[in-house]
Amino acid sequence: MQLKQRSVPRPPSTRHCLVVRVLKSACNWVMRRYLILFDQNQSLPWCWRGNCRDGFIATSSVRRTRGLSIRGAQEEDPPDPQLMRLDNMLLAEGVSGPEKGGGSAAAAAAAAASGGSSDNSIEHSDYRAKLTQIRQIYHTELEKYEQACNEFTTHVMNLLREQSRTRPISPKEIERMVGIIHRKFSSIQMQLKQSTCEAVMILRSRFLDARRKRRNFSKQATEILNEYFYSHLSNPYPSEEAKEELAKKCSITVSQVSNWFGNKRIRYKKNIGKFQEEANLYAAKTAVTAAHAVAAAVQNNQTNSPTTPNSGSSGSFNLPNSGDMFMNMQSLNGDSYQGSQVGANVQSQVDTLRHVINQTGGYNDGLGGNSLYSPHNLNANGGWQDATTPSSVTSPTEGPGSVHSDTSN
DNA sequence: TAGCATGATTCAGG
DNA sequence: CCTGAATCATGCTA
Repeated sequence: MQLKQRSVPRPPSTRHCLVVRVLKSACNWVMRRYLILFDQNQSLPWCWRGNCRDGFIATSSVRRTRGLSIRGAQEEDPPDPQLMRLDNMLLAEGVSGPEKGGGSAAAAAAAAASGGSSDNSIEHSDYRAKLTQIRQIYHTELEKYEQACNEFTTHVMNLLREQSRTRPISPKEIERMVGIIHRKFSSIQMQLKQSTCEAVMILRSRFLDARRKRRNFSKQATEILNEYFYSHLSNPYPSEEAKEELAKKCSITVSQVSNWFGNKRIRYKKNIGKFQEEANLYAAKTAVTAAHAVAAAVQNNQTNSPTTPNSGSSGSFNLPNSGDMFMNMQSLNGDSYQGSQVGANVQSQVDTLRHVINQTGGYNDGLGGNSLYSPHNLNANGGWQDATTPSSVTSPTEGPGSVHSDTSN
């Protein structure tokens, strides 16, 4: 009899432990997936580095797992307030329940935190994308756990049925076993929910803390800003309109444009020598642009109506029509822009181009001399000279929607 | 990983 | 309120 009893499959409780171990590792695997999700495109924010990041798995998750392997089945009360909190949060964040299209409170908060303007749509969509990924992982894992729970229950039921041939097993016992299994799985599901909540919280904190999410602007954006800066070197203070235009072109916020110009002015002033090369680079670039514009304008002038005020293809600040260089041009060719708008435009662009070519041809390296963007714009005090004759006033080439150097200073 | 680059923030001054 | 200056925090690269 005893021998026969020993040949009976291992008691369900031992099997439970085995399954729980497997599921424990599954839980950690889920956590790792969340970590990968955060680490995919960029490194983790500072608060995630070091201990915090390790702690994510090493402390909370494992500690909880340890607890449930022994006590979970007996001590858990069905209406768990913790579980309810988790469910509510997941629902509020749009992770569980019907998909909200990312319109969670967190997304709104993220939008509000970064200025509330619409120009953070990139970050917003990024947030939504991450949230969707979390949602997907959550649902996949939840489904897996439910499936595993059902399979395991069926398996245990079969085992008990087999056992019932050798010993009497009451329906109550079967019910109890099923209850234990379900409680085990639900506690594991709770871990999944907790992990998901933590992932959402991390995501929120990342998007709410603007300072920690610094990212370099795109190359194109930097080029646009630099072009403006160097073509307005005598007065690199863009007006609100100009800032808005630049912000739009660069896909950044107006305050980011302001920051950029603030930093640029200071860093330029601090180390003019270092920026000389960059300045000349943009001068050459501007010259090429001007050449193309001149060619286009000449052609346009020949073929089209002469009443079209044209200062460039899209953004007037790309052309040297309102900047430093152009102001110099006008001082040299003070009366050259008399006449029609187009005539003036073409004339000034031709002059600009001529000037640029002359300058680049006779480029004199170093700080002094007559390099194209020599620091002559800075006055003796180290500040920019007053824009008493702002380009917007002197420039005949600017169209109505032109972005031009501001007059605010 | 150190050092530099760069975007953001803070604070004082006008 | 805007700006310059200093500083912080993060990104990038050798």
